[in-house]
Amino acid sequence: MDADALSAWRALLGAHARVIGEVEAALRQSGLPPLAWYDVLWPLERASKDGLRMGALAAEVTISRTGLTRLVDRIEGRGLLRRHPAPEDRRGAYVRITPAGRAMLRRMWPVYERVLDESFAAAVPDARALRRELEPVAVPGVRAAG
Amino acid sequence: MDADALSAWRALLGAHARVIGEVEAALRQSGLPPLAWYDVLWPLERASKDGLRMGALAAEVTISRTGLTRLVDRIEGRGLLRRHPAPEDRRGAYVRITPAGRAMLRRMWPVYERVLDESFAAAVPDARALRRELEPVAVPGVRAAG
DNA sequence: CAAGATTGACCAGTCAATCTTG
DNA sequence: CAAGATTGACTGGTCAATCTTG
Repeated sequence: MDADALSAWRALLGAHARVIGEVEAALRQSGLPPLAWYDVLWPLERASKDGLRMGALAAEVTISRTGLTRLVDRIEGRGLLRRHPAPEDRRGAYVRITPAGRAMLRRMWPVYERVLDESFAAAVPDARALRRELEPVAVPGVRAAG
Repeated sequence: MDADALSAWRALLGAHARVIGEVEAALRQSGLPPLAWYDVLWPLERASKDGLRMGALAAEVTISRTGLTRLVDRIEGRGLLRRHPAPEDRRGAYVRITPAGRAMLRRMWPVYERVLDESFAAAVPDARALRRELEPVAVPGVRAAG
């Protein structure tokens, strides 16, 4: 473990904690749900009309399968998504975003975006370079060019 | 919000989730405590003989003051640190690492380091560049050069 | 018996209120 | 009355076990 890599890792931890903290605070101040709700609703918005199976949704969200069940329970309770029985496999269900869910996304995004602009984008010298550095870490199996 | 910055942010989220997930899994597989314990013990190891006040420790750890109280409770219960009443201010206490705590740090670090090497350092093309990109985000008040 | 998803028991964190001392 | 720290009530997450269907 060389010192540069360790310093970079510490910087990543610090950057993540700071930006996430500010995003959550901004959402709360605006009377909006936490970021996890956005993370669930956004893949549903981009999915086909049928929606997504719980398993597919879990793959998009950094949460356990169990945790996703509870999270979807809460979001469904607010009417922002609905479960629909899967016609071809009666073990599971599809999750679909509702019009109210789409409206919530449209309310959350400006708040999220504003924090990203001010706390993240404004502080990063070269976002394209940052992306090049981090994507190989985010995507398993990819290794840096030798 | 330009597309590059958003992509970089997504890459940061993905990299963080992946590496943290692997670190926690490796620690658990080795029968060791979670990373949060390391985050508490390490500043104590670097502190003076007196240790650190709860407030100073909270500033080092990304957790609320309340959460730190409970976390320190648990770690103290395992004998890895101890609270000592502050002689000059009887409202609070100093927290000091114990020899068992130092031993635990020495057991945790190789596991932590191995994951950082394999999942983070090996995938980052240029750690020094990554650090330069992220430090302004991690440290509030610093802005990118115009 | 394996896979999708949920439920139960439990662990860890937050906010608001409290206790103690400066 | 302000500040350091803790406690109580609650929210949100995980693991192990369960239920249902393929």
